[in-house]
Amino acid sequence: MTIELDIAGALAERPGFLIRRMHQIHLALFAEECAAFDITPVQYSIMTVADSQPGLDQAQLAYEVGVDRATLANVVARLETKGLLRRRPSVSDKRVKLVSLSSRGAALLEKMLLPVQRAHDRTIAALPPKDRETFMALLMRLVNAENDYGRAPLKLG
Amino acid sequence: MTIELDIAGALAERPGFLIRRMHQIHLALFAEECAAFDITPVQYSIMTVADSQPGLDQAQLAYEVGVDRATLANVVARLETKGLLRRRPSVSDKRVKLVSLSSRGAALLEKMLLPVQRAHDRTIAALPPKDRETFMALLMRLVNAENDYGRAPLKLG
DNA sequence: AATATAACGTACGTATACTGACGATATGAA
DNA sequence: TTCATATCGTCAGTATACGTACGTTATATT
Repeated sequence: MTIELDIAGALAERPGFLIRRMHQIHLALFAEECAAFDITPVQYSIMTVADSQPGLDQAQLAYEVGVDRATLANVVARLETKGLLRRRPSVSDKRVKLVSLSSRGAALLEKMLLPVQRAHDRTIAALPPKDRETFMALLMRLVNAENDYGRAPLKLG
Repeated sequence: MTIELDIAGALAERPGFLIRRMHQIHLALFAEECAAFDITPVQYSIMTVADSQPGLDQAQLAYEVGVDRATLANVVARLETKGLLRRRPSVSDKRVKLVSLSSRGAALLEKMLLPVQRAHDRTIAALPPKDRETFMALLMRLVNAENDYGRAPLKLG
């Protein structure tokens, strides 16, 4: 007689599957809270970094936000078209473009503060407060430990 | 004197940001482990469900995998082109196409079993075993609680 | 039986996300 | 100074991911 082993595990018990679903859930919550602004989480993240660290070039900005250069250039171009960001060439290095937030971008950032906060809160709201802290601590630990994965290689080899 | 409050929190302390990074990390680990097969996590998930529940239509399959109908149709079309899946029209309902795994698909699924397992294991490997269980339990709880978000509405309104 | 409603698959548009390649520019070592 | 190497921004290609809309087909209501 044979015992049927579920070696791979059910879909809903795999870390990767659950993380993808969580990502989708957060995107939906963010979209719901920020529907009035037509801004995505990544766009908001870029604007945040452009605000706190004005004048970064695109590669540095990509590293801070955690996307590759090509993706960042796409998103930044969209935000520039909307008048929320500005790009200007560097004088000391003709390769780079320095990114900074426009006044319209800064104003939008302020208006979005609370909705964004709500989206993040709702993402983990189903857990009791104590478990939320635990979850966030573990999440930070994981991301910090494997931070080099899933990001465009900054150094070519 | 003023105390500067970091109201929104640093990027790396927001659930949504960390979840997006975790997703990227898992995608990278999966790609690394499964480089020989040219299959993505979502493609693998679809093949898994097509294997365990053969003959589902695309909408049901989309629900099981956790993507919307349009996305699923895209991925399934690619897998069909590769000869890993088959679609056949239903006789009882002319609207639907029933999806099932081909023998080549089943064989590939077997070959990928261990690499996929490794990718999932590595995704949470940075945590000590006890914390892994905690993390997975909290993750499952969150996804189950908000499972209706981030998925194409199955019922039109 | 006629009609409204709903579900299926699909197409289009948009956004993230990454790889690989490219020309332009900077910087290191010979 | 020359030359190899590295980095910057960009482009092309591919893959998820979703909203919306559409025609086709089922089902429920009247």
